Amino acid sequence: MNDLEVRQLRYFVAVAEELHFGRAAARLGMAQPPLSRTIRDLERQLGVTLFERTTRQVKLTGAGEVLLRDARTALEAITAAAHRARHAGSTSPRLRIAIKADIDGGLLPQILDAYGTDPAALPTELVLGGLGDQPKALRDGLADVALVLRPMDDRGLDSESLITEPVLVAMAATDPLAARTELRLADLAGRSLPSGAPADGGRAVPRRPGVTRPASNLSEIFSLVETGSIVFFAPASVARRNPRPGVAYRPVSDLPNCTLAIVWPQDARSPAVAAFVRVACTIAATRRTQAEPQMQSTTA
Amino acid sequence: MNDLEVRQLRYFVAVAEELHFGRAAARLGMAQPPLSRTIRDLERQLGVTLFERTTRQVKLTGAGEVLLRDARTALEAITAAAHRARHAGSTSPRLRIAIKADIDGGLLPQILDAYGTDPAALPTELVLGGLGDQPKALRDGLADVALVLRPMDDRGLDSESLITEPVLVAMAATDPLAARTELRLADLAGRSLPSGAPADGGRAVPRRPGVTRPASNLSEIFSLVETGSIVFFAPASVARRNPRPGVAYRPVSDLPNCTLAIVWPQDARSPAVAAFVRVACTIAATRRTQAEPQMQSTTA
DNA sequence: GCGATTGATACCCTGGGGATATGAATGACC
DNA sequence: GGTCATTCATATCCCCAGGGTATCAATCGC
Repeated sequence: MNDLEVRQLRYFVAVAEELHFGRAAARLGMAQPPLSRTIRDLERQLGVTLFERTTRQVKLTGAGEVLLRDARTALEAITAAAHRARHAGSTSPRLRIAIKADIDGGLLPQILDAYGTDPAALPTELVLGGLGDQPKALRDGLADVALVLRPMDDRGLDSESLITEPVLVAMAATDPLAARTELRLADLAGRSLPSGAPADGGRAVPRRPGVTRPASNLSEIFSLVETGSIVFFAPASVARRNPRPGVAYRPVSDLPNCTLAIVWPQDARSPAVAAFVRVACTIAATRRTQAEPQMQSTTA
Repeated sequence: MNDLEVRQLRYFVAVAEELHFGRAAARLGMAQPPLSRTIRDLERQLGVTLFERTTRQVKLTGAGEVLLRDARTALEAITAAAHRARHAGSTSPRLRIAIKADIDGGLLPQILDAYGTDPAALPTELVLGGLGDQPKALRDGLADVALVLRPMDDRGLDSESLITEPVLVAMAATDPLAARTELRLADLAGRSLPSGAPADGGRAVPRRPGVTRPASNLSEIFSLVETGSIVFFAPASVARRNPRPGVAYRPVSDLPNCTLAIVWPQDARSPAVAAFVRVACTIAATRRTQAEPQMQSTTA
């Protein structure tokens, strides 16, 4: 009945991911025997076998899969505890806002301005990138609030939708398809997508290796788009803010709209976070009411 | 940058709860000096002071409060991982349903019957009590799904409302207030509530010590109600199923309705859980449509 | 059947977590 | 204000658990 410890979970996750004791040990920077022993002890302790192992292959049992999932979230919770405590103890508390560059729909400047006047406000700090996984940055305690595109993995998080907009496809202006005014997903079947994490709202689009090195920022992606190497899905606001001569944006009729949402850890109690969320929702609401006539005049 | 370990968090939580190193050490079954040293090391490791301590008093700093909250959820996640893995490895997998006795609104038998016929169903097992905190039982991995009254602490959990019903107050038939047909909360100001965890849907009602020993089950509570020692709030279905000569149920006009909800861990992926939720929602829906005419005929 | 690969076992050794003894600071009380 | 009790911190020792090296054993490819 002794409880699990972080070391055991870390080791278990490593083995579960590598499915190979030697490689897992290498990744952990240790020798293989103590790793094997730790896993064995873990299994004894839980009274459960986690891996079916022969000398030639290692694979997870059902219980192992359950533990893998839970172990990951538990480890996230632990690292989040450390990060948040560290941050809370720092002499200059700040509100850390995680965004993926350029997906904020142009809302962020207004939000920041308005937030600055709020009595509960803290100085803000933008957390860029964060491995492209803002929800994880929140779960790991590296940020206090995030702007992300739905759908996303919202386990442990609360969120509020801000604005919804259509998704356009960006393609080379010279692409034959660019001659058409409207496309369907099927038309794009042959085109490759960025091999990095694309700013497409996390939508699960079939992806195939088109470029060797993952492109991580919009400029890289756009240069690939211009050369016709790839196509790329972007929310309308991103398209509007990135007009480029060689790039054509076209609506895709059967692609659902994407939604920009503000997200924060479910158990956040900080008034600074609450104030930021409130401000963001207000700004988005005014934007929405303004946007409708604008949209019409733009499309007209 | 070494990561936190469970031992450190356990110790920290103990000290944070006791606000006294000696007592915390006793609770942990260890001597005080190593505890002090562990906390000191933890603070060094995080680069944050967690307690303001003099020889006469210990109190949490801001960072300490942040860590306390996060540490609790992290520890819950760890114990949940252990429990779920143990359960998943057991030879007879079961769906563990956490309920507080008698608050299921009479739905449970039907749900269990219908669930039994579902192809994805597992044998079921009722987890009673669970310290009266079903959400915690879910978070700790002691149950797979729960029936609880809203509002409740839903951090990390998903839920679906089943039925909503009014809350009645149960009082001694001899109570002068029982002569009235309808009451307001203010009328009950002088009455005491059960000192145990009351089945009032977790509503934060002011409570004062009326009885020495906490009453944990309905029969105990009802005998106290009959003697006029306490009053007690119960959903209408509980009242309907517990008619007792010495007890009068009266509506309370300014008490909001309570909602029975089905709850499960947010990251549950088990088809058995999904099937149970689906079945429960269906049963509740049919009950709702049946109930409305019934309710009218009952009140008429 | 032989060698290569890979997980398990045997054994040693060091560091860290725990205990005891003691110091130091604060508040209570006369 | 001096004394005592309380309580957290420091000093020191000890032991075991976690890690390393060497080796075995089993499986697969040829």
